[in-house]
Formats: sequence, structure tokens, C-alpha cells
Amino acid sequence: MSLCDSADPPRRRRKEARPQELTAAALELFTERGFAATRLEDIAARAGVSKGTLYLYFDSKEALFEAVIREGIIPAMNEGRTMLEEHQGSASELLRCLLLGWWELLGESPLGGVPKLMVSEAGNFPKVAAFYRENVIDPGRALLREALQRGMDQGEFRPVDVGMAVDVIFAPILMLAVWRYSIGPCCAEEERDPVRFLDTHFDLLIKGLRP
Amino acid sequence: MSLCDSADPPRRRRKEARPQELTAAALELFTERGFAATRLEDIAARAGVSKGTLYLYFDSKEALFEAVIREGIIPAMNEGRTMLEEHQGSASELLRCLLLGWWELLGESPLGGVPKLMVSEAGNFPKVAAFYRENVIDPGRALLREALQRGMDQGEFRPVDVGMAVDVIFAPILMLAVWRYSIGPCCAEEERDPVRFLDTHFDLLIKGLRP
DNA sequence: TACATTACTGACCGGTCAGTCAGTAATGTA
DNA sequence: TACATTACTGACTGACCGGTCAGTAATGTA
Repeated sequence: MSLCDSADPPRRRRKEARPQELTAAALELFTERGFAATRLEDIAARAGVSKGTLYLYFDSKEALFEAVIREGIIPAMNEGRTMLEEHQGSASELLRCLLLGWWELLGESPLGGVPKLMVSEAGNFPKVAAFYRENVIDPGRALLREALQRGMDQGEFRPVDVGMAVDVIFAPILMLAVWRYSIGPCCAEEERDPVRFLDTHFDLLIKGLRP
Repeated sequence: MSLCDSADPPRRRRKEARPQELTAAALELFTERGFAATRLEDIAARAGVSKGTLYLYFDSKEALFEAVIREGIIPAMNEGRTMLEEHQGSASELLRCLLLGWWELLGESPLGGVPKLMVSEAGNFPKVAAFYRENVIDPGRALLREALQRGMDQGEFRPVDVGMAVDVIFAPILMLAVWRYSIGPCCAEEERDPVRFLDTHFDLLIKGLRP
């Protein structure tokens, strides 16, 4: 046994970077193991700091959880909004862009774990769940609703119950993301190709919406 | 303060009934709070026994979890199988029966919480997840696949990627069940009427499958 | 080089909870 | 009624982990 190998790397002071690194590590572990089963020491270790450092930036485990969710909502909502406003082509294309865009930008990134995390922990953190609903779910629904409505107004889609259809349409994509962080990893399952899955979903959907 | 009110009910010896009552209580609490955040004492209390009694019937918290899942798979899989074999009408009707049947028999019962529980805890219990996949997910997929295939063979449905379509089709129903035990309760949302939701899903689906 | 500031560390504390077991009382048997 | 069996209880224990804080070392300043 030598005392000099794998010596801990020298301390670094990086006040700016820490919070991001900590929430990123927390997101990974919370989605993997769940909130209660994740130890703060593991989060700190993954972020390359000690547990004490974590408490310099977050008041408590719960505050860290909140930060993870708050941070997870920022990106891409505006992306979708501008896409909606600037899009020129058919409503089908718009719908496809919105759904595929979500998958590629968020679903496939670590942020794709947020829906699973929210599903698992909503009951234990009703405040955070309400926040998430207001700032993510509802705006997302509005986006899809407008796209659907546009297609119906232009006669490209037949009339449907828009409020319900929005959730029906998004469910498969959501499940795709949730799957990734739950049953998916436990079994090989290379056959579950996301692209084929989304293509099939889209094919069924567009045909189902035709007048 | 009187000492005689709310006196504990007299002890009862009910060896036969305990395991069921314990797994039922455990299912409720696990789905509500998650595995790690649920205390065995709370489960025992909800089942009307002490923590010690729990250990007469289950070796550990994990064993109890396994029992909850194992028990959750028994019902209704056979129901679906016989439905498939005996059904005479159109493939659309068969599909509707299978999907609505699942919702009414399982989704709306406490067993509807099992998917959320599995999603949340699969990562921590890969063995149980594999068991669930083998005994619930795969047979369920097979059922839907056969129904779809029948419709395609009879020319009632157009050709689609069956393996993918099965998951696409079931996703909204799964989400409906998962929702109930996660974000759902945290906000009023009486507008999310399951019947309307399923009708919309089915409407889109059948139209989407037409040749 | 000496000193001040502060990001960072990790040993420690106290509460919580899975799991145990000696004791209690309900039920069966004579 | 006396005795045997066993389902059931709940106080207890030890490990674990969220949260603290006195101390350390990296960085800035002169």
C-alpha cells in the first residue's frame, strides 16, 4: 500500500461553479435512487466537494431538491414558444417540431429525468409539485393546445377535445422519458429505439387527426 | 382527560388475514410516499397491528415490497387473456375492451398505484423490476400485440410497427394511472375526467389505425 | 513575506427507523 | 379450571444520515 497514489486532488475554490455542479449531481442521483434514498454525502462526492460545502450553497436537502426542479424548468420553454410563433408550415409539421424538439432538447438530456423525479416525489413535496405544474406542465399544455387549435382552425385537423388530446398526445413521449430512468436500464432492451417509437407515435397521431 | 376513551381495541388473532392487510396497507403508503420514505410502523399501524407483527409475516422491508408487487400482478391478466380468446366482434371493440377493462379493473383500484411504484423504485430493486417486466409488462404487451395483429390481418387496421404501437397505445392509460398518484392530488383538477380522457384517446387511436 | 479573507473540509452530534426479542394475552384442549 | 400453544406487542438497540461548526488551506493584498 503506498500512501502517495490516488492522493486527493488539491482543493480548489470555485464559488461560481459549485451550485450548478451540485444540482447536476443531485439531479442524477435523485432520479436514479429517489429523494429519500439519496445521501447528501454521495451528491457532494459526485460534485467533487465535501458535505459541508453543500451546505454553503443550500440550506437543506429539501432546498436542494427545489433548486434541482427550479433549474430544470428554465430551458427550452421559450424555445417552444418562439417555434410556435414563427412557424410557417403546416400544423402537422409544427406539432412534430414541438414534440421532437422536446425529446431531443430535454428528453434525451439529463433533464429528461425530471418528469420521473416529479412523478415519484410530488406527493412528498406538494409545494414544489404545484410550482412545477404552474411553470412547466401548464405552459407546455398551452403550447400544444395552440398548435392543435391552429390545425383545427385551418381545417388540417378534425375537431377533437383539445384539452384532453393534449395530454393524450404528450403521454407517449413522457413515458419514453420516464422509462429511461425506471424499468429501462434494468433490462437490455436495445429494441426500444426512441426514433422508431416517436415515428410510430407521430404516424398514428397525424392519421388520427385527419378530417 | 379520561383514561377509558379510545382504549385500544382488544387484541385479535387473525393469522390468515394479516398478510393481505399488511400488503394492502404497504401498497397504499409506498405509492403515496415512496419506499424509503415509508416507515414500517406506519404500515403496521394502518393494518391495525404492531411493527413486531409485521415481522412475523415478512422477513424485511424489502421482502414486503416484493410481496406487494407479486400480489399486484395476479388479477386480471387472465381476464384479458380470455377476453382476447373469446371475443367475437371487431378488433376495435376488442382493443377498447382490453384498454377500458384495464382501467376499470386495475387503474381505478388501489392496484393502479403499482405502475407509479414500479417506476419510482425500479432502479433500487432491479430484481423486482425484472420480475415485474416478465410477469406483467411483457404479457400485457403480448395481449395488445395480438389484438392489433388481428385487426391488421382482418384488414380493419392499416399496417403499423406493432411492437412500438403497443407501447404508444398504452402510454396514455399508464400516464392516467400514474398521474393519480403523483401530481394529480396536489391540485384540484376536477377537469381531468378519466372517461373523457379515455374517449379522446380511443377516438384518436381508432381513426389513426384506419386503413 | 506577512496578514486577512473566505471557500472548503470532515469529525462529530442527535434524531430516526429497520429489525429484535422477552413478555403478554388470546385461543385451543382436557 | 388448569395448562399448552402461539399470535401478537412494544420497548429497546445499533446503524445510518441530515445537519453543524471549529479548523484548514487556497487566494488576494501590501
